[in-house]
Amino acid sequence: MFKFVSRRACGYLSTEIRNISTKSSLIDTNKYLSDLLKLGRIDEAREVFDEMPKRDKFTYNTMLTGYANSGKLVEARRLFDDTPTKSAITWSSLISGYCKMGWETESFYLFYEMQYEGYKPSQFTLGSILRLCSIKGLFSRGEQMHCYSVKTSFDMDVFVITSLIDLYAKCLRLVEAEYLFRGMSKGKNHVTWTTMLNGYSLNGDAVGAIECFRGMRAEGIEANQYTFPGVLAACAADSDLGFGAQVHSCIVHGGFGANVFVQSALVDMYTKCGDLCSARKVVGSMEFDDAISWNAMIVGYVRQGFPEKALSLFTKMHEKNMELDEFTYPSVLNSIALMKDMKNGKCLHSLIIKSGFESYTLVSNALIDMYAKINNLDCAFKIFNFTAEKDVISWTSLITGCAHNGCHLEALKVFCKMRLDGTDPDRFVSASILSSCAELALLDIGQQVHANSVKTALDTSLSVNNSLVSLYANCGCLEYAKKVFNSIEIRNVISWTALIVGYAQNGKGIESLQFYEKMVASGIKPDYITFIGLLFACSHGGFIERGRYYFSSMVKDHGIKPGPDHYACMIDLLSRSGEMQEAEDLLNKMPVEPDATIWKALLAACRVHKNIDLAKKAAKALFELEPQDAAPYVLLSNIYSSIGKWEEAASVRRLMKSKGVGKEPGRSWIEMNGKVHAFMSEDRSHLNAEEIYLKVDEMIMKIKEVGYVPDMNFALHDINEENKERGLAYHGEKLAVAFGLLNVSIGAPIRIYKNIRPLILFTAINATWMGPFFAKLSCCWCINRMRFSEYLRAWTLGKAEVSEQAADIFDS
DNA sequence: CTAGGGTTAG
Repeated sequence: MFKFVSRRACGYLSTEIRNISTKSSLIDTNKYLSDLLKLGRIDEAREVFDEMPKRDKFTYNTMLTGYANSGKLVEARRLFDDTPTKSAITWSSLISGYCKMGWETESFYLFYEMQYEGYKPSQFTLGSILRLCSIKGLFSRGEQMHCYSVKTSFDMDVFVITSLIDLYAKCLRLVEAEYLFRGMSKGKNHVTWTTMLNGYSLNGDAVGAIECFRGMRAEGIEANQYTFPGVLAACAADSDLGFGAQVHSCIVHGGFGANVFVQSALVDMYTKCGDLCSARKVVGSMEFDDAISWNAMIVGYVRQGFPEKALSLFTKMHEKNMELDEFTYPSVLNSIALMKDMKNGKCLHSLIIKSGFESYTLVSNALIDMYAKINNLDCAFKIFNFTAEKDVISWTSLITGCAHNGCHLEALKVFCKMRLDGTDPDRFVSASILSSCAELALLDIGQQVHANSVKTALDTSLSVNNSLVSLYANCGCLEYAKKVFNSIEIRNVISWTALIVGYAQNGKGIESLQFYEKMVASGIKPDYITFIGLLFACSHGGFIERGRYYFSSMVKDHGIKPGPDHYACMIDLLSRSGEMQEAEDLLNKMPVEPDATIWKALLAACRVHKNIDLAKKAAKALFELEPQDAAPYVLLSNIYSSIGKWEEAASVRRLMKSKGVGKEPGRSWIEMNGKVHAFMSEDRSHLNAEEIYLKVDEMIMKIKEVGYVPDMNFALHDINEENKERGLAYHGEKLAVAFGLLNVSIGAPIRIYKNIRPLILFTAINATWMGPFFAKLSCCWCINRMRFSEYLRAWTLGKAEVSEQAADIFDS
């Protein structure tokens, strides 16, 4: 059909073309050629061009531009070579085509060749090259071109300056962009304003973008379909619904309400501001069903917590036979992930395969994410392995997916593979891997990621910084945690909570509570997690009154319903403080079934307060909840032995043995120059064992001089006093400390890792006098659930050597 | 005859 029409048109044309004899009819034909090209009818244009008996330089340049603009660079190049009389414009037209396609090598070579052949680049040439630098993020090249424009005085041209502003803004150099923009006292046009506005938006400066929009209107410059999406994005980022609605009215008045770009930006703005109703209205008012706006609507529903609505909107799109694009699936997959709807997930997956969208990286990334979030890591890995063109988001989805399922070591492995694969981490994956490092207390690997983020300027990202606060706090480096926290310009509730939890974990309960008060004073509202940190601080600091106060305040003042974690902290606080009755009452009052953490807290308190009845109850619950956990058996047995009931203690141990529950032997380890040195209780396998034992004896002597009394309650069996004391003295962590004192230089921190409960990492500064140092040992805090074997595997991943002793201990 | 700005995903 199309072919027929085009033939007829050409037949008609060729008679016209044959009549070209005068100069004016050549101009008309050139114009006709240009019009055809503007309509994208390139084949017809080519026939016209071929039939023309006479051509001038305009004819050649027009045809060349036509090829260049439609991406037919081979044809453009051929025509360029055939052009009898070339001019700077001919060169610029060709260069423009190469720049548009993003062919940097070819573009820059042509730019060089043009000058070599004696043609002078114009502001047009510079504009094209600058655009290339902007889309490709070639910052240094762009700076060179800026210098070139200054040298050739093209830096006064509004097109060139606008391109430069765009370049600097896209390369995240907002200050430079602003400088150029401000320097243009006059002559800013609507494109310049729009470029600057979008620059602010892109760089996350929503207020700047809105101010820019105001400035533009004050100068009487009309906004258009390019301007509105930018300012709407800023309203969305700032949740400024009021201003967004005002912009909407400008759009209607300006007659841009029917533009799909503007409409989808409106939908996006309304959904991000939480006004789903207005968003729906915009979608409903549209003349054509535009997939982009529907996508934005689906995203809005997901974001506002209506995944079912998102799914039903998708079903509607499908029923209407709307043309879905690669953005539709990620949004709807998100809703599936939220609902943990495996059945619909699989349906959607097969639909994706059927429609051929699985080859889109964007879609497979979303599939990885969805499968990971519905706790099917196997499928996530499968999709990942089948993804042909992996980008940093593919890796991120898998890494966060592993972390989401608690497989932090797996996350670390994938991260290492990603680095080997040559993919540079961005702020998302850095934040994610830092959280995993924090979870595993892998300080040195975390610090490597930190160093890398400083190098690549990712340390300006809030989520990266929040993860860093957690990492350092979790590894006992409070001073670093505080330093990172102070460096954050705009903190959110997560930044504060990371600090509050971190200080609480490190036994700095008072500071932790002070941070909370500061946070509230600065106008940030606490959330569910903040209260876990607060109550944790209270329970570990023994602040019973404060704890009671916060526990009631979270419901009363902040409307947060306490979850199992809050109850666990409260029961821990009450029982530790000896308020066993109140703890038991709270336990019975809980609306949810108490989980293992709560029972363990109670059991541990029973150990201190020697409450046998409650201990039996707690242990019984734990035997059912976590049958393979040795801890309740050991604790119960220890309670019996602490009150002299040796027979009962032994029977619990027999029960444990008969159930086949094994107690993981306690180990402590320390890293030195890329090696792991591990110690068990009374462990003599280390090469320098003799020296280490001498050091322990020296330590014990010195601290006894300053009043240290070993706490015999914590010895495990009914052995005689002397042996008990010896067992305590040669505890793995004391051996590790002695090793640290012998090998870590004075003033440097000694970091010790432990595998058993309380699962600890503790830090001490290597001081010559060890008194305060041992005081630290007796108040170390539980920070993570890392197991020794996992740690070793992590360490091998970091390509460090594992010491032979450590490996032997591990194998035994 | 050649040049500049925009929406949806982790």
